[in-house]
Amino acid sequence: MAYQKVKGTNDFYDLDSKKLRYIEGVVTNIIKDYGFSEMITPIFENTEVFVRSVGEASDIVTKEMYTFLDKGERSLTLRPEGTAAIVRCFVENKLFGTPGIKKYYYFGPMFRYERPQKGRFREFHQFGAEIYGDASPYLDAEVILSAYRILTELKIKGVKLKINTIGDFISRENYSKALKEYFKDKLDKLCDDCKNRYNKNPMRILDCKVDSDSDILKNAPKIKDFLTDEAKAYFNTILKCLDELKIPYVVDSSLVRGLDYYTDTVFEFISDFDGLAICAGGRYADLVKSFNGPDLPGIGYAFGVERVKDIMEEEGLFPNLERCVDVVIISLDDDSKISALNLAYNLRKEKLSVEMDYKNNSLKPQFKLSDRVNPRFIVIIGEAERESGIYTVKDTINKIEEKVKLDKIVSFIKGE
RNA sequence: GCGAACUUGGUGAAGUGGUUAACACUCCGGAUUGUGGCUCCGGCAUGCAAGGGUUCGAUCCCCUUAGUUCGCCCCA
Repeated sequence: MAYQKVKGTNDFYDLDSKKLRYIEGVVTNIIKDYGFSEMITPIFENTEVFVRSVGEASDIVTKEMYTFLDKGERSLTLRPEGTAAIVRCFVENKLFGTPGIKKYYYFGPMFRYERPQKGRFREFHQFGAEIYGDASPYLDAEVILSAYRILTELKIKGVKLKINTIGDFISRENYSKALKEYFKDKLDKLCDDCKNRYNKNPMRILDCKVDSDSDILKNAPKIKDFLTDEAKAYFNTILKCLDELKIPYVVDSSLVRGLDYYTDTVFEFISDFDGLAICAGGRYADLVKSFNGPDLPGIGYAFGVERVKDIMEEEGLFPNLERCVDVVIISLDDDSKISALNLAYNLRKEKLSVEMDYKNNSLKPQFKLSDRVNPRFIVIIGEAERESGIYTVKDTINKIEEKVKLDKIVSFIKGE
């Protein structure tokens, strides 16, 4: 009781750590097929990196970051999301210098100071994928497709793809103006947060959960009426791709997302299980430029790994991840322990998983150990075995016991 | 940041304003057994999240703090 983990953090051990690594394995294998390579960036960055990208006025930056001063009085922040660091790395290392589009993925812990609850922790893991270099609706479609593929590969059911476009620069300028005009004389009917949103980013009002049922929101102007022809055509091409590939989706015109860097396409995969987004992303036309890089568009998404794990547990989607022990060696006196050690060493060199007892010389506790790990074979070494060089090997499935010469044990256990 | 419920041993948990805090499992010690996953005997919370208060007396009532879980907000 003396020490406990920090609020909102988790220990992963035994089966939980295996589940996390299982998800990582499946997901990274798929994304590599799509041509992504891994980017490993620091867990912390200069605070400015996140302020610049995520948005000065965003909730993440204003109240959710783990920000601290190091001994050199530098303001550093534990990364609250993945994209900012990827962009920083991309620009800093001039990865735009070689031709072609660039695809990177990351997997690791993120930190946000929030009240922990279902599917949300202060330290949590994200898997994310990012592409820089092209603005093409086919690329948008492929990015969404890759996320969809990950979901299907993980066998996760009951996920809804919501998609929207918040338009290009001109579309959003016009729409923003129209929203301000529309809400101007209705401000007193909105919640306090929305009054703030009115000034900072009126599009956020549409994302408000408090006012979502009111007619004011339902009758508000829709972004789709303000899209430029280019933005409209772009979005329609994406939808056409999804239609052709028979990817189910719903266009949700209220979907605007909380991070400031998004432009044009935004999407979320929502789980029916808990109503939470397990994956979300979108396009960001100006992010690279805002890091003093070239004018290169980007697009990407992130998965909440713990949320994926929750759903997979709920739906029973994990394969058996228990360790499978091939052999338990029972040894009946001190000299036999040495023989057991030696045999274990040689069996493990053959990639066999071996357990033995280091303490007991009697049979019973060693059989107990054996029961717990449920091995395929049990080898018994006692005085008689040591002297004859012929060990007793029990096959626990066929329930037979055989005498096997020491030098034949490996081939016997490996099934000849 | 706001709100609600909860916090009893290694684990799951029962329980009460008043002498020894049920029960089960695990575990530990022992008996028996060169072939087990049994059986038998014995042991295992001086303490009921931490601190303070009310009371003759509190694990049980009150307050504070911490944590857990779940909502709101926001988000992956």
